[in-house]
Amino acid sequence: MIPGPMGKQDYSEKALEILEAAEVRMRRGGFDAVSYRDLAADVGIKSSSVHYHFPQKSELGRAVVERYTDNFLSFLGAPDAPKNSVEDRVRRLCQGYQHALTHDKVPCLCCVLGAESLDLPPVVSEAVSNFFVRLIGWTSTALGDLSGAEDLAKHLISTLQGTMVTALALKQPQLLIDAEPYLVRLVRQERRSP
Amino acid sequence: MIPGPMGKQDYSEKALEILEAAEVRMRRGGFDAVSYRDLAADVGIKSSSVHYHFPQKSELGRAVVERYTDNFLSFLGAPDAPKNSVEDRVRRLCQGYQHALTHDKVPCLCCVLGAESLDLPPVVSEAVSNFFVRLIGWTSTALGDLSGAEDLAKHLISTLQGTMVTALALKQPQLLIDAEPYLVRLVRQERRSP
DNA sequence: GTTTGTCTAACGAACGTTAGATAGATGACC
DNA sequence: GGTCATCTATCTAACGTTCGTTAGACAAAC
Repeated sequence: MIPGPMGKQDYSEKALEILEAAEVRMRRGGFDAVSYRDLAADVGIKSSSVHYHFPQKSELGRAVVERYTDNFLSFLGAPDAPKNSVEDRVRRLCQGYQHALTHDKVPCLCCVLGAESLDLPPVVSEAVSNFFVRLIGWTSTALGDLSGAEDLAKHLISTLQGTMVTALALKQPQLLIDAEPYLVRLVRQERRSP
Repeated sequence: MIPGPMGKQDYSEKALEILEAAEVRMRRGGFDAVSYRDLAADVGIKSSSVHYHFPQKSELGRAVVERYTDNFLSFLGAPDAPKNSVEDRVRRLCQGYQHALTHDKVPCLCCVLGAESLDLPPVVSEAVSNFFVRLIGWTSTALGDLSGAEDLAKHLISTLQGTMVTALALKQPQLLIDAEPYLVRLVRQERRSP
């Protein structure tokens, strides 16, 4: 069984509300910043009822990360759509990160969870790892025919992740905008001289 | 009063033990992953005795971050030592990050705390912000005469921060080694054509 | 005698989790 | 159509654990 968008479960409406609330809290403060009582208040039920939808917190965490991964990749679109140039795709990737911070007002989920990987329940840290694997896969494909595309993809993702942390800590969301030309230029010249 | 290495307090031996233990735990799992009871067990006293050295947890957090900042900058050395080239200094910066992950086996402190900035006690998030300000200052100076040195410094720091998160989540510490040539090359060409 | 550092003991709060009751909807069988 | 059983989703109530924090006693050092 291959995990991914195909494995998307059909959550009930209330379960989706819970996932959404949990994502916001998790992106703000990490895995331990989410409590069943807070989630219950967020969606208007009692904490024991939240356990009805997600019995274990670790499974709730995994569900949040997998849903986030699907949504993020869905936002990016196809990595090999012919109508888009390589530079279009890199810019789209940057937009994904910019959107997370400036629109949602909270950092990328896996930016937060990735940093505390060592302390997460294994099932959650595996989901986080899978986020990066899939995102690097998307980027690698988006870069097209290019030797060392995967290494470059890892570098691009890493840069965006870190820029988000710095932008957050310094309260300078502009940093994520400034990063775009650096990355576009890097990709451009890697394609010229591989 | 200007904060920084000059403000270094003279902690007792036991207080230093506590700071060290707290740093390791904080780097592994974030601010909330540190408990007074765990710290007490780490250094062989009771939790109430830890409160004798650091009455409030937020102040303990601030102390840990400030000590970490001083140590990190101390490791980097002078940013304008004439015997070192600009590229030497960039490599030294990369080594600082590599050392954190491969030697200490835990990520950079401010990589973890920066990601959860929104949920930290203000006194701690200010200390984290100050870490980045000082580190960017060091890097900016290290880059020497160069228009846009500060922007480039922010970009370098951000890249290293993010590479650490990705390296951690994917369990590929090699990523931090691979990042070095990217950064050295970027600096080299920015100095050629500013 | 004051200071320094540790201890025991306890406080109220928050945590994840569970058991069991309850109400409403759904569907099967006569 | 009416009855009964099951399923769904919530509730109240509570369990034991951990948390940061505090009060106050105690011993050694200065």
